[in-house]
Amino acid sequence: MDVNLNKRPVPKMDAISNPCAACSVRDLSICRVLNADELREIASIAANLEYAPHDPIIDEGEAAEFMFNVTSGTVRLYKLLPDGRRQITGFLSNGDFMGIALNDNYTCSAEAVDRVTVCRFARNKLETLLDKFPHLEKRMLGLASNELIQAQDQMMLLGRKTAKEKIVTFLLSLSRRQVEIGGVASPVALPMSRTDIADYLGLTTETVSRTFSLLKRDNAIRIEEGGMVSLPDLDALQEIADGY
Amino acid sequence: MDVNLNKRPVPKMDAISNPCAACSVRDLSICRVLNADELREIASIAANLEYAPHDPIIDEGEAAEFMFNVTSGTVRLYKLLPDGRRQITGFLSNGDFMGIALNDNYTCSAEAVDRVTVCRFARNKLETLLDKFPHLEKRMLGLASNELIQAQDQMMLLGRKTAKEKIVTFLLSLSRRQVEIGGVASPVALPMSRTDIADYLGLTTETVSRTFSLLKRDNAIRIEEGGMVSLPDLDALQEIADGY
DNA sequence: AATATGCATTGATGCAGGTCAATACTCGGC
DNA sequence: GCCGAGTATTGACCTGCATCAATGCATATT
Repeated sequence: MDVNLNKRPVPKMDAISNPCAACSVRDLSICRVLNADELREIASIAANLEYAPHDPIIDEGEAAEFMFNVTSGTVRLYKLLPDGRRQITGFLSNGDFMGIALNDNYTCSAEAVDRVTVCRFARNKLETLLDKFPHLEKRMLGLASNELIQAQDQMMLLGRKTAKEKIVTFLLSLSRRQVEIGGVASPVALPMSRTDIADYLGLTTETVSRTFSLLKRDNAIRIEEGGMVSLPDLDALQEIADGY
Repeated sequence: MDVNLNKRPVPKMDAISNPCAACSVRDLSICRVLNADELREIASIAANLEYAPHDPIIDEGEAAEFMFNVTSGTVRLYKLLPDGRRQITGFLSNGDFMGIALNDNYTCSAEAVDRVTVCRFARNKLETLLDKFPHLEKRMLGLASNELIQAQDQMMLLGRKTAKEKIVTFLLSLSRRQVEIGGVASPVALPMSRTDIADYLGLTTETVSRTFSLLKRDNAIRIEEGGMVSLPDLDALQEIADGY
């Protein structure tokens, strides 16, 4: 028990009786559309879990028993070929929902990139809630639609963009995501390794590294301390990303 | 008026009072989950349209006013870069729904590959029906989930597979699709051009052509008349597709 | 039959990005 | 401050696919 308890601000009653109402990523997540009563109900089926860097979260092929909301940290979703080639299909962070794209089994594996916290739901219980709250199902469909749009963009990137265009597109998408979750457009944090970036963009670590060096040399990006990357001219970068 | 009307078989009452009930792709489409009354209702907001080969169906960026069910033929969905590079994000056929992945505007263009017929819905009217029929919304979410799974596979293909693996994966997916819509696994029809295939797989026409020739030489595929491609050993092809 | 038009195939050559290998960071542990 | 392990960078070289350029082969037109 924390001896300093009485020095901290008293939590609102809400945070005890209705933990989801106090959730810091609620407005980013599927839960945005739920009212106080509904939040209490979803809280009753949610478990808060934590993963250390590199911990596996789900394995492709396993029975898809759970769905997740990422509440902090970064998760990588990926698929493997038998010989070990890896394609990362997405990075998830604050408020992202994991588990729309599944049938009976998971179709991707997921691992923690850094320290990750999630909100885990038994799938059958969450699906019961979806039936009960049509607006939650509608919200889910909206998320699925957004994910499909992103997937189409990623296909364009993988199939038709050059290494330079891929890296710049990636940095800009991180930047936009940071803004979405209430942060700044620049500098952007890069929690994932060069290998992760390579496997996301269909490149090798070496090419990722060389392309970063090239962009640094041209002053298109600047590496700050802590590995943050600052993007001095977003419009110029956007032109590169679009292949002009 | 057709003077031979009385020589033709008398249509069932259903086909007149409830055209959607007689739809040949109903069980493949979102409409599978609708009962007779609901089919009548969706019929009242549907328009049947036809497109000639190469006709544009929707343009990326336009206000997303309509959604579509493909009832026959093949549609290509694609995105362009400013310099003309094209990525085909999918081919749609019998029973496929077009319009899950959109926000206010279309995020992809669509064109008829061959002669195409569609069932067109005004988006706002279809969305009203979604609110009214929760099972239809659920069905839509299921379709979105399947599309996301396919998109992940396509990312693996584009980012990590070789030209040969890409072509074989593509042929197998066409084969599986043919089975899904009630046809045979082999031979498969290829309504789209080499250029379309190239832009779908992140290759050039020349590489597609060379790879077909290679597969022919190795007796992994055989070209039949009418451009059908027969796949004599599906298991062997699957191993190639998976990169063994 | 002769010609045109559009797509597919094949060949010769080039290069972006991959591969292999060495070196340089970075950061935690002591 | 020093060491070790993991990660990133850089260099030298190679290759799979792209590019550029003919040629072949249908179907349509006259």
